[in-house]
Amino acid sequence: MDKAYEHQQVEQRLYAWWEQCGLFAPRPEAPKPPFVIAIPPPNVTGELHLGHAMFVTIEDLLTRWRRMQGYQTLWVPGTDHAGIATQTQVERLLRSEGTSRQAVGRDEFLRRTWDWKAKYGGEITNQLRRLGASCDWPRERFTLDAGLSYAVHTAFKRLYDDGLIYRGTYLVNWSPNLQTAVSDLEVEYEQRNVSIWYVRYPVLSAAWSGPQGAWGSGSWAAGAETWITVATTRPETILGDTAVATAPGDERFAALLGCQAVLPALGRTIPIIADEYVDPAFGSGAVKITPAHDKNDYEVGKRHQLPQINIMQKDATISAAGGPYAGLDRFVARKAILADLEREGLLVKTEPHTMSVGISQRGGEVIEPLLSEQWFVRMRPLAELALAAVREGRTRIIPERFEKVYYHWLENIEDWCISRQLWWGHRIPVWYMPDGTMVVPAPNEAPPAEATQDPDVLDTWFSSGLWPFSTLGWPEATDDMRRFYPTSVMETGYDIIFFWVARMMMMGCYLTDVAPFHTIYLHGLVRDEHGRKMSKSYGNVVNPLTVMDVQGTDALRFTLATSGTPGQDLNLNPQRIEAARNFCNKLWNITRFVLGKLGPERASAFTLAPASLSLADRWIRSRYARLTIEVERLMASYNFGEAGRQIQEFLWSEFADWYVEIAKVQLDHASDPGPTRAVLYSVLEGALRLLHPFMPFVTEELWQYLTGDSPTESHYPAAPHSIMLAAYPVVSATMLDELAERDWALTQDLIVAIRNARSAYKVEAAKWVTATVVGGEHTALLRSQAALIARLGRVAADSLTLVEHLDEQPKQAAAIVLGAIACYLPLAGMLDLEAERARVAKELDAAAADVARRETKLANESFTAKAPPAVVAREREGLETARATLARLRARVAEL
RNA sequence: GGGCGAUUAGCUCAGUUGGUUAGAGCGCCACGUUGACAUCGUGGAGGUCGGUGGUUCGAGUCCACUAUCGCCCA
Repeated sequence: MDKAYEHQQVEQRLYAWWEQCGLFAPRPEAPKPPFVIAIPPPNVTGELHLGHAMFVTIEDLLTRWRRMQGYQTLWVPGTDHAGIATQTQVERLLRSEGTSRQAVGRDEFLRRTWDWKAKYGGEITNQLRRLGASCDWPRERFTLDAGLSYAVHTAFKRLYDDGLIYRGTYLVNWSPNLQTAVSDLEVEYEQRNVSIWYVRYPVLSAAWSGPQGAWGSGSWAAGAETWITVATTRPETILGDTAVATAPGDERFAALLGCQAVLPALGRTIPIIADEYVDPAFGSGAVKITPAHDKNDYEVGKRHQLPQINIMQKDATISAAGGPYAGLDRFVARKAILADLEREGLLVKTEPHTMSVGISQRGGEVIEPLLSEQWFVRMRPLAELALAAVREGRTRIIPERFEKVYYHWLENIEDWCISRQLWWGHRIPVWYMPDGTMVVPAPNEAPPAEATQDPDVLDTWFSSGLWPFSTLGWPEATDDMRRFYPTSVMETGYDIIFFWVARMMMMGCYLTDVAPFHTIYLHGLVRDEHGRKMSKSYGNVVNPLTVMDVQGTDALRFTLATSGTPGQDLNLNPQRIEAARNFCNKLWNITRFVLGKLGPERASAFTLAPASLSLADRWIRSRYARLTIEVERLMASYNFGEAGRQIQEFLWSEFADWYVEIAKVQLDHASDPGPTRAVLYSVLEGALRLLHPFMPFVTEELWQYLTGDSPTESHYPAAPHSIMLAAYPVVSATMLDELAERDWALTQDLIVAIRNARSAYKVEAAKWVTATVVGGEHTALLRSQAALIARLGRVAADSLTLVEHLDEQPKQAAAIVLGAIACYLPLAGMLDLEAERARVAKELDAAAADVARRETKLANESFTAKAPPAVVAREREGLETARATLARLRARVAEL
């Protein structure tokens, strides 16, 4: 074995071997039921980032853990076609070639996109492999595969036939850059400082029958006597106004109700109406109503049967309905209109204003509410099913607090616009006859020859919503559907709880009559070490591949798994990754040591005879048992981070720091090395298994070294010899040895106290000292541990005296007091009596305070009466020890 | 406007159902002996758990209010 762990020589080799041996596939001989995870499919042409590394770590951890426990595990991998993102990339490519998707046409565009996917699509799966993902590659799926497309068509058809999908002309969120409708979820809102313009519209009256001068002449409104002033942040939409509204009962405008205002620029007359929607305190108290370009106005318009005039085209330029401004971009038109309003004396004033502006999640441009014909899913009935599944506990969300978020969204859900004016995606399975009749054939039916298909595609999330079952073969009743559906855990980031999780719940409950998973585990977002979002503009993006190249996959995985708590955002500190890398090296060297001590025999040679075990042997075995029980509890409650931290703590601070040192002593002294070897082997071997789901590579490599080809405990006896298929450790509470833990703790305390005193007196590290220990009631115990106390405390073996009682205390000695135990280190010549006095006095103060605090507590009757007896007993015991310490220290002070 | 989360040692974070003197890693200080490991070892310094009030024998942990930061929804 090398002197240090070199992950480069291990990871890819082991992964290839695992895959070759078919260890990722579900094993029919597994004794426990299936455990299934559907991967959150990454964008097929995207890049792996730390968010991916996070989900891979947790899902692989779950899968490996359950597999070792004997569950029939299946982790289904796959990728998503990511309509908008991918199409945007290919369009950019075409642009760089001096062409466009419109120029090359739909068929050619799709061909180019498939090429693009072929070129970059393998990247993600390679990266998943690098992360150690134990998913079943032969079952890999892509959302645009034939099978999944069939599922999409089937789902559409069923929802359509059931009246849950409809087409209609509604106000939708329009992305002018992407030239497509997007759903409500794809719009983000941003507070922006804008202007609000007050514009007065002339009102027709007996004295004024309408504009005389041309628009822009400066005399358009000449002669008008009555005005109504509106306030707007989007003056260009004036062109689409079909009314002016005021609040009912607003005295200021009572006289104008029912009058006709004249729309600037276009000269159209529009009614002045009253509607509850208007807030009389806002702006001028009167609001222009543009039903085709504002959500609220749309509702007002419907209530008053106002016409809807669309003044904007799909590229956000003004349409013919905009008269003189036709053809101008929306923001250019805004400026032009403002200039003209000014010229005509209609611009009353401008004020700064803060409002939230809808921004395209993808392109960042301002979203336009636009009236257009789109396809929608009626969400209410679906949401009811998804709500019930969680309310009734058929699906559980972890952490629980996200249930509230889930409920709130589903309870207030609006219909989902699913059509996208894109080419890359599932084309809407609807055909139109020449007379306009719609035909929605079943996926296995051919549409009529003379019909033409709807040009739009479905929102990518529509197919993602089917993912847990479409990947298993739905709608066919496949073996996989029967064996593996519903799946077990849906693990993903909380940021896509609406986009994805809720939609899978709705689709799953409706289409398969069962919730698609029993548990939703949501992890937090990965941020940089100062809590900033990873972003290219900050320059704080960490490439997981680079981390894995430098520090190793296990280091990255362990860090991601143990740095935080469920559902909480994680500030990833690079130093922690380094620490995890060091941990790998520590494991490597622990194993190297153990192997060196084992000799040629392996597991088969070791049988543990309890009677032959030393106190320390019993201690470490009990600690291991405690750890195993604790890890089981933590993993089962999804506290992976804490489980991982405890395994590390055990291996480093107990097994390496103490037991390995103990083993050296035992192997030097004992006539039979057997028990020590057996304990070294069994505890390390078990701990590697506990750790495997967190650090798959280093544990496998070491486990192979350690076990050789010895038979090991496994639920899959016929399978290849791999830690992946070894049994996850299980121990019974009878393995706990409380007495050994207590006795060893006492011994350990003494050793630490001796080391501490050595350090305090600046005893050279190389120097072996002399010590006299007064053991009192613990004398027998300490005598039995003399060899360890001597070696680990660096007391010369023949200079360690252990007595039960000492009449006269050594003077020229440093005194250590631990309850009833005292230890004297004669440090002739080194001892500064003055300093020793000060040190003892300080300890005495602390001991006195301790005694006082405990006495007060125990004197409190409500404490002794109400606290659990165990707590009171512990307090009494503590008091006893503290009193003993105090007494000894007092005696010591007197001597000095 | 509604909701959620965070606030613990210089930094990044743990702290299970309230129970001894609040932990880890990194960083810092001192010393380095032991052929598993300097990607290390031994010892040490350092926080009263954002604030106020409450419940309780007992609060970092539960409750109320409050401050700051962040996120989600409208």
